[in-house]
Formats: sequence, structure tokens, C-alpha cells
Amino acid sequence: MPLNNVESLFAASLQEADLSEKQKAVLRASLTLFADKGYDRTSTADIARLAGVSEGTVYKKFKTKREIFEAITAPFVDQVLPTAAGEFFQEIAGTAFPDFRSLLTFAVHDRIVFGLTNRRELKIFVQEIVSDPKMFSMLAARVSRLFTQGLAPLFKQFQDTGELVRWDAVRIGRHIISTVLAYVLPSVITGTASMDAEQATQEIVAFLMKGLHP
Amino acid sequence: MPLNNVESLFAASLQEADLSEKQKAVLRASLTLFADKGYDRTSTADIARLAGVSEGTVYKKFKTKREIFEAITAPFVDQVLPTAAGEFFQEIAGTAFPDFRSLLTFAVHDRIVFGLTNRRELKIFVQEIVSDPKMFSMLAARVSRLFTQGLAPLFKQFQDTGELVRWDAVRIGRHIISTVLAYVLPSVITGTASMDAEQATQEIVAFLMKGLHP
Amino acid sequence: MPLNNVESLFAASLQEADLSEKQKAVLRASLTLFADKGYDRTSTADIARLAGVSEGTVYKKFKTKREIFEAITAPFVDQVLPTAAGEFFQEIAGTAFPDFRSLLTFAVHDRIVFGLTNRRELKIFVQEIVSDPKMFSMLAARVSRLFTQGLAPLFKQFQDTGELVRWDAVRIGRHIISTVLAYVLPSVITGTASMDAEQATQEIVAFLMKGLHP
Amino acid sequence: MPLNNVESLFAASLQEADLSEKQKAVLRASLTLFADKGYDRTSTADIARLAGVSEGTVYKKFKTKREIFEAITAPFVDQVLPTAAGEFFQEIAGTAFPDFRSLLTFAVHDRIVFGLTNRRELKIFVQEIVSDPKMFSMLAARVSRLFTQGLAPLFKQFQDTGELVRWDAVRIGRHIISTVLAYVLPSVITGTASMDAEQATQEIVAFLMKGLHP
DNA sequence: AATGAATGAGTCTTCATTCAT
DNA sequence: GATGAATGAAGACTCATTCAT
Repeated sequence: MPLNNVESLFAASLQEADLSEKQKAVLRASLTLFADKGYDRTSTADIARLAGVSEGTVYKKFKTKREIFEAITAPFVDQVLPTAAGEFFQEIAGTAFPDFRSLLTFAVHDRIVFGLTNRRELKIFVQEIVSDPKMFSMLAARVSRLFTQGLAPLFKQFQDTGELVRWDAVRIGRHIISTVLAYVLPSVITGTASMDAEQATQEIVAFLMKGLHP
Repeated sequence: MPLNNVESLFAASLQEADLSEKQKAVLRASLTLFADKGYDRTSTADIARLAGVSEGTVYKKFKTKREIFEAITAPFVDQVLPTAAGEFFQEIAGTAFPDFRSLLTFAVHDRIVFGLTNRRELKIFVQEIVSDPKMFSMLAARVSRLFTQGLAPLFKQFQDTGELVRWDAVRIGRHIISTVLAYVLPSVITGTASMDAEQATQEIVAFLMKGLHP
Repeated sequence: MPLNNVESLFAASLQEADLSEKQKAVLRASLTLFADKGYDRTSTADIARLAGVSEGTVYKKFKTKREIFEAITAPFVDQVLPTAAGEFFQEIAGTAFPDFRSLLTFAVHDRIVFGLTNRRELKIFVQEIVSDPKMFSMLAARVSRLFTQGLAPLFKQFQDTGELVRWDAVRIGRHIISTVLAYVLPSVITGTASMDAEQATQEIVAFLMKGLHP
Repeated sequence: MPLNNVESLFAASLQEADLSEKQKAVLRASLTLFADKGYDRTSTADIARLAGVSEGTVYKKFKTKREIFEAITAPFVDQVLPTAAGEFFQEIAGTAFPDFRSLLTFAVHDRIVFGLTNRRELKIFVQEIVSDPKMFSMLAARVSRLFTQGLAPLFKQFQDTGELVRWDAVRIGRHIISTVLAYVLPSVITGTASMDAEQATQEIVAFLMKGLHP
């Protein structure tokens, strides 16, 4: 079963050519602090200190503190989620899943690993979603589209074989996502990685296979 | 089916005798602003303005901004959650549920109504949980105890009749909670109440009854 | 040797008819707090709390915080000092001091007891003098007048008998006062009364008798 | 007779390399205002205005208003007093004083000049001593030690030659200090320098030579 | 007379942001 | 590109004072 190859999404975005070493340090420090204390409770002085640069340097590439935030989260929402979804599809398209359980097992495990790997970015993201309803709505719409457009045909295939209940794709997606999040979010929020991805996958799949059975 | 009779938990706490009308306005304004913009992005000047009082009045009863926050959330975590759980148990104990579906339907519906009714307090709560890992851990421990101590015997009863899968109480609780939250949290975060509690209850119960079947 | 009979100057001023029991409590509390923490660091809320009255009551008799201060210090400077001086003179006039040592011993002991008795009032006074040059100048002028007008004839008498050096009255006064203060002020500032007035008088007189000898 | 060469103690501390021109202006303005109005009655806005800088600048180097106070007084108590005492001793050790009068004349004149030169720092110091008994006790202990340890041998020398009364060093010190302060403090408190150091020295020495004679 | 809730100007402090070097 | 001193607009909080009851 192929593993998620976008493990270090943020690290990848740090490779971008137009960022000096110090700018990257700023991003890294911001990521740490935003995740630890939240955006509002992190000062630009904090960032400069942890990054080991001057306060002026923080503002050389990024015009505002908000821009730093976006440099961290925008890739996440604009590229990473779709990209991840894209790769996800390619995996799915490239692999002939013999049954729904195989697909579910792969998908759940993949997303758990993704979530744990990008734990800190995810936490920043979650904090913002909870504070900013617009961001939540945007994300919800995007995920809805992913299910209604991208995944619906796949679901139909398993619904036709009698392996998947004939609910609409969004409802199915909602059940899957909430079940996965129930295992991933505690690690994201507490910042600990103490989770057995294999065991979690087993438990989730066992529950979902029954819950989503026709 | 008995309905949640703690609908107006916050309103109830506003009745407390030692709060003047203006002090109550401060609490009300704080609740609104904290829920809308978050604790950090709400200034005491904002609160004073919305409450229609001077900034000095804000600090007459509450010595710090944080105390206002706690005046809103502490009742929630210290009394409301246990109280709600207590009433919940009394309902359950007082009512002889003929089967697991009846219990589940009641519980799910009750919590959905509770969540929607206390939408704004819940949002403030969620914002803090996401920012403060300690609060998350505390809440997780409390809920765990609720399931392992309070609900385990009830679960056992239905496990013996073959209606409920023989998983441990925490895992069962996790699946139930995450499924309910998947329906409630969107309303909490966006601040809209546009949700059909009956329909949601039906969908959730249908899913859980299968997922938690032995 | 007559003893200072104005021991409780402040207590006396508290007897005034136009002060209710609560108003007196306000004055008492203010005296304590001003002496302990200084005028600026004492809030009217502190005063109300220690006096056991409401904040409104503090302002019933006294229109401003400053007025409370003056109610404490004005008697001190306007009546107490002159009054004390007056009584002092009467004692001196009434008593035929056989020699300068007798006069000095009486005066020094009297002023030490006076200072220790009114320790807290004195401390408030000293704090204000140090902060407000005008008050210092006023006091200096008053004391100068006391010596040049009131005491000069007396000094002359002992200068004529060869018991007292022929310096001007202000200089003599300066030496006497500074020597006495060197013993009294430490107790005033630290707020402790741990001082032996008899021993101090002896030491001071021994030193002054030599220093002021022709 | 050597003159005190630490005349501009504060100015010297302003030369420190890690202070920008504006930071020095902040210290200078604070010194002026603290001396004029006292610490509590000086606002940081006052300081910024007089220094010609923004309020933010005031807090760039000094994290609190109290730190500014300490930047002014700490050198005074931690370095200046001991240093001054040290130089004072070296002068005394380096110079062979033929008699007690020579020593006294030098010491008194030196301390008068020192006090007048550092008039404003001294005033701030005095204000704090009067408000804060702890500071007074600390200073008193330090000065006591200076006399019992550093000066006692010197005193003994003159006591053996019959030039100095056989009182303990602290008592001798107390008489000297109070007599000097009687001349210096008026200038310190009123902020005027209108004093003839030579004349004052003469008067003080004349009085002390007699008062401290065996 | 007494209360205590209410006020609003003012205080210390923080912080995102700018700019001369 | 990088620095860090400087800014000034808020921010949380205090407090002397007032006034309806």
C-alpha cells in the first residue's frame, strides 16, 4: 500500500528559491510559535528572537504579520489540500482497489499519517477555522466539492457492488472525516504524536465498515 | 421523549443576584464578542461599547478581562457539563428505554439541542480548547470518566442483549461524540442555527446503530 | 520636669464635633495608609476598605483625597507646631531653668517624646516635605522665625552667662534640630518605636553641650 | 586638599556604550522629573515628552518604569556610594592628615560638594528612602558598616592622641552625618545650589570639633 | 448620612510596523 | 539583505470622583 509522499509539505514550501536562509528561519519560528501559543499571542518580537534575526528582517519579505500567517497556511489550503487530494486520486486511480475496505483502509491510514506529520500546521489551521467562520465555510465548500465531484463516482462503484450504503457523498464524507478527526485531533491539539496509526486505522475501519454498510 | 430542560444555561447564570443590570450587559456583550471575534481580538473597549457602559464599569465586578472569560466558561465547565450530565442520567434512569436505539435517539437529540442552544458559549469554549492544550486534556479526562464510570454499566446492559458491540466504553463514546459533533460544530462555528435537529438525529442514529452493532 | 501634654494631637483633632464616627474612621485609616505606603500609593478605595465604610462616605466630608491629607497635616502644621511651641514657651517661661543644660535637656526630651508619639503623622509630613519644596520652605521659614523671634532672647540670656556660644539663633537651632532628628527620624521612617528616649536625650545633650559651648 | 573627582557620577553612567542618544535623553528626563515631582507623580508620557521621544522608545531599553528608576538609583547605591567611599578612603590613606581637624575639614567639604553635585539623584534617593523603610534599613546598615569597619581604626588613632572623644564609631558618625545633612539637605530638597561650601564647611567643623572633643 | 454602582480620564505597557544606516 | 532603534496607536487596567437611591 503506497504511503503518503507529501510528508514534509511545509519543509517543501521552505525550499522555494526566493527565500533567504533567514526568511526561512522566520517561517520556521512562526510555525512553532503560532502552533504553541496561537497567532494572536505570538508577537513579531517573539518570532525574531526564536528565528535569531532582527525585527526588521521579519518584515523584509513579509509586509505584515498576517502575511507570515498566510505564507504558512495558504500553501496548506491552496496547494497542499488539493495536491494531497490529487496525489490521493492518482494513487486511487493507479491502484485497483479490490474492495471498499481496501480503499477505506488506505485512505484512512494515509490521512492519519498526513495529519500527524503536519500536526503543527494543522493546529494553526484549526485555530483559525474556529475563529474565522469564513475560513470554515470556504474549507467546507471545498471539501464538499471534493466529495460530490471527485469521489462520488468512486462511491457509486462500491454502492453498485453492494459494499457501500446509498447515502449521498457528502454524508458519507462527513462520517468518514469526523471519525478520522476523532483520532487525529487530540494529537494535533495536545501536540503529542503518541498515537499508533495502524491501530487507529483498524479501529476506524472496523467502525466505518459497519456504519457505512448498506 | 423528554427534552433538555437546561436550554438557557447562560441566561440562568445571568440571574445571579450579585450582578447589576450593567454587569449583566457586560457579560452579554462579552459573550457576543468573544464568540464573534475570539477572546484575543476582543478589547475591553469593545465590550464597554457594546454593553453601553464605561470601561470602568467593566472592571468593577471583574478584576481582569480573563475573569470575564471565566465568568462565562467556568459555569459551563464546572456546573453545566456535570449538571447536564446529571440531568441526562436522571432522565435515563427515570425512563426505561426499551432498546439501545431509544436511548441513542434520546441522547443524540438531547445533545444536539443542548449544543445549538448554547452555541455561542460552546464556540468560546472550542476556541479556548484549541488554544490551550491543558483545557483540552482536562475536558478529555472528564468526559472519559463520564463514559467509563457513568455509562459503562448502561452499555453493558445493551451489550448483554446483543444490541451493542463489545468495545470499551471510551471507544464507543468517541464514535458517538465525533458523529454528533460533525453535525453540531458547523452550526457552532458559523454561528447559524440553520439545522434540523430531527433530521440530524435520524441520520446520526441510523449511522451509529449500524456502526455500533456487534 | 513637665512632660509634653500634647501627646495625642491627632486623637484630639479626631474629637472635633463635626465628624461622625465613620468620618473619623476615614481619617484614622488614611493616617495609617499614608504613613505605610505614602499618599500617592494609597487609593481612596484602600481607605474606604480599611475604614470599613463605602467609597461614597469617604467623599462626604472631604471633597477630595487631598483634603483628607490636609485634614491630617494641616492641624499638624497650622496648630500643632505653633501650639506645641506655645506650650513649650509657657513651660519655659513658667519654669525658671537654672542653667542651659536644664533647658536643653527638657527641650530635647520633650521633642523626642513628641516625635515618637506622633510618629505616623510626622512620617506623612516628611514625605510631603521631601516631595514639595514649597512645604519645606514654608516650614523652614516658620521654624526660623520661631528661633529668631521666640528663642533668641532666651539664648541671649545664656550667652550672657557664658553658657552658650555666641552664634546666631538660626545656626544654634539648626544644630539642635539636626541632632535631635538624627535620633528621631530612624524611628519615624521605619515605623518602630524601639528607642530609649532617656538614653537618647543624654547622648544628644552631652554632644550639644560641648558643641554649643563658647 | 584633594577634591572629589566623581563630581558627575550620573553623567558618567550616561556614557555607557549600550545606550543610544534617545535612551540617554530618557534617563535625563526621568532624572529631572523624578527629582521635581517624585516618582509616582511622573508619568511615562511626561518622560517621553520631556525627552522628545515617543512613549514606545521609553520602553525599548527599560522594560518598566521602575527599571528607569533603578537605572538612576542603582548606580548610586551600588557603585557610587561604595566607590565614593573607596576614593574617599584612598584620599585619606594617601594623605597623612596632621590632625583630626584636617581630616574632618576634608571629609565634610568633600561630602558637601558631592551632595550638591549630585543634588537631583540624592533627592530621588531621599524620596524613596522616606517611602520605603526597607531601603532606609539597607542604607543604614551599609553606612553603619562603613563606620564600624572602615573608619573605626582611623577614629581610634585620633582618640589615642586625645583629639577625639571616646564614643563608639556609629555615634560619632551619626553626629557628623546629621550635621552635614543639616546644611546639604535644604539645597537638595529645594533644588537650589545657593550654598557656600567653604562657609558651610567652616561652620560645621567649628561645631563638630567642639562637640566631638573629649 | 451613607451607600456603592458608575464614570472616564489617565496609567503603564505592548506591539506591529517603518526607516536610516 | 540585514539591522535595531524608533514610532504611536492601541490595550488592559486604575482611580479619584459623582450621584441616584
